[in-house]
Amino acid sequence: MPLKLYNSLTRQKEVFEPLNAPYVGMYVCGPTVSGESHLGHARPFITFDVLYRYLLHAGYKVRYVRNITDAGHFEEEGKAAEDKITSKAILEKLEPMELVQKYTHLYHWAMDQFNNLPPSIEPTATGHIIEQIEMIKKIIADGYAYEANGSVYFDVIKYNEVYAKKNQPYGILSGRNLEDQLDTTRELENQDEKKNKVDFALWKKAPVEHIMRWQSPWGEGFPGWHIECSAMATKYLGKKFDIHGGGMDLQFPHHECEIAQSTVCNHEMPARYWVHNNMITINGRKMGKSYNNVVKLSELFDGSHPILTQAYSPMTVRFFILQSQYRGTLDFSNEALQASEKALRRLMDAFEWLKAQSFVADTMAKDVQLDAQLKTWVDELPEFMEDDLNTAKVVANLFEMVPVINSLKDKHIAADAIAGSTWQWVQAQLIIYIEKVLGLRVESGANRQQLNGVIHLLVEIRKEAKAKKDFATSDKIRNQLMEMGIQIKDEKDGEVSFTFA
RNA sequence: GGUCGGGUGGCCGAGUGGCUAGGCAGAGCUCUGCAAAAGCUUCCACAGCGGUUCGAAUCCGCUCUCGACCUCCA
Repeated sequence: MPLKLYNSLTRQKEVFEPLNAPYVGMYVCGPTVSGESHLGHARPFITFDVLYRYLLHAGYKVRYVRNITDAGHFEEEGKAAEDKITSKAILEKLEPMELVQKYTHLYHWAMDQFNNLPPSIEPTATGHIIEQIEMIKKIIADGYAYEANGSVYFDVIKYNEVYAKKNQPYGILSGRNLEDQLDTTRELENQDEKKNKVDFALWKKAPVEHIMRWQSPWGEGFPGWHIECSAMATKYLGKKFDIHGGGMDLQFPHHECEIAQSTVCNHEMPARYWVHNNMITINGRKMGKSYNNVVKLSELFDGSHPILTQAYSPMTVRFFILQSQYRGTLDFSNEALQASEKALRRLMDAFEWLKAQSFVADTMAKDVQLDAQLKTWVDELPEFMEDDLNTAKVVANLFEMVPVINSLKDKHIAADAIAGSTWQWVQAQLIIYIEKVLGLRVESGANRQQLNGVIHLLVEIRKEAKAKKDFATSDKIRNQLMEMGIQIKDEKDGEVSFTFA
């Protein structure tokens, strides 16, 4: 069964065929590190991490490039721009690299918390100024860009005239036509520099107060907002590569402009499959700075944002995102996150138990029907993934198996109800799908080993108390551990297990 | 205003023209010293109005309604 992905370019699900199998090139637009990442940012990075993981699982050799945008306007959050310009002392002045460093670290920390695999290459915009300038020079030389007062603009009208005839008009990705845009595009500053208001900047002349600036053939300035991705994608993935991903809000203008730039430079549509994840909403609205409804990841993890009734762990958030298909909006609420938290715990408890079992292959199934059902649930996992990464269905099937696993554990079903070979298959596949593909892991705090030892000791004391019918003591241990978020469970066979809330 | 996408049970979310995911919450039962956990059972649905069809939540039309993009944006 082949993998099918929804291609925004063609507006349909398409069978994924790499240009040079088994190699796959994938570019995903990374963060702008001028501020801290929020919940909304988590979605693309987790979505494309799962795609990356699935491609690896499918045997492809993937080069996954995810950039860091560290060039542009830089203002520390909450500080007014005037402060930076007026302050004289160097340490009081905004040092862009300091911010870049700070937020890059925070971003990497968050990615790690989410158990996102690091990309193969993580290029920075500031590290590729030369490539960007070269690209701009090429576009000018080909006649699709012009200089105006120290800035360089892309000539969208001309591009459209030429490439519309080649069935690649400007607007091909976002489904817009240029005439509409000419009517609706808002007025921006320095509009008069442009030949036309739909033109976009490749290079901007730096005003005096602009801190980040580089020398260029057009004077001191900084790159436009779209050229970095074109330059870095071309450099590391070639003129044409397989997958270009990002959030839906980047489709226009960002990706549209990338297509135009890259096509002029490389004479090819840069990517074959354009994959866009939908937004995370909060009370039905997209989470974004302009709506003032942003929950930063660090706030999410420690519960410090006023909208949050509690903290949510990174795996809870990851699982929350995986419970929906990436192309739909996903609505955030405390209720929804709490549901995910509980569900994930139930899933992982069952999974961890199953993982620790050893099954013998040579027993026959007494319950043939259940045996077959279990196999079906497992067999459907790849089918769901291949259907445009329907992780929601994958998760649903995992939950179908949870009661069966727990029934085996609690001896509600006999050990030989299901064939040993089936259990081995289920076990192996769940390890692949839960850990490798979905990237879920059991979260552990610091000093977990010591903590476990302490709990085991308390569990022993409680056992002894119970044996002596000293329920006051046994309940005290259980209840106080519960208050600390550690749950004691008396198993059927007299053993005791515990989980961390 | 232009372009596009939605409206599914208390909440979050899959979904196919007929067999009505899954999670959380609720109810009942089993197990249990009690509790929790676990298992079993169960309630609650497809925005509205028409139409196509033997049959539609799923196709078509209209209405209402929400949102996204058009500006940096995941």
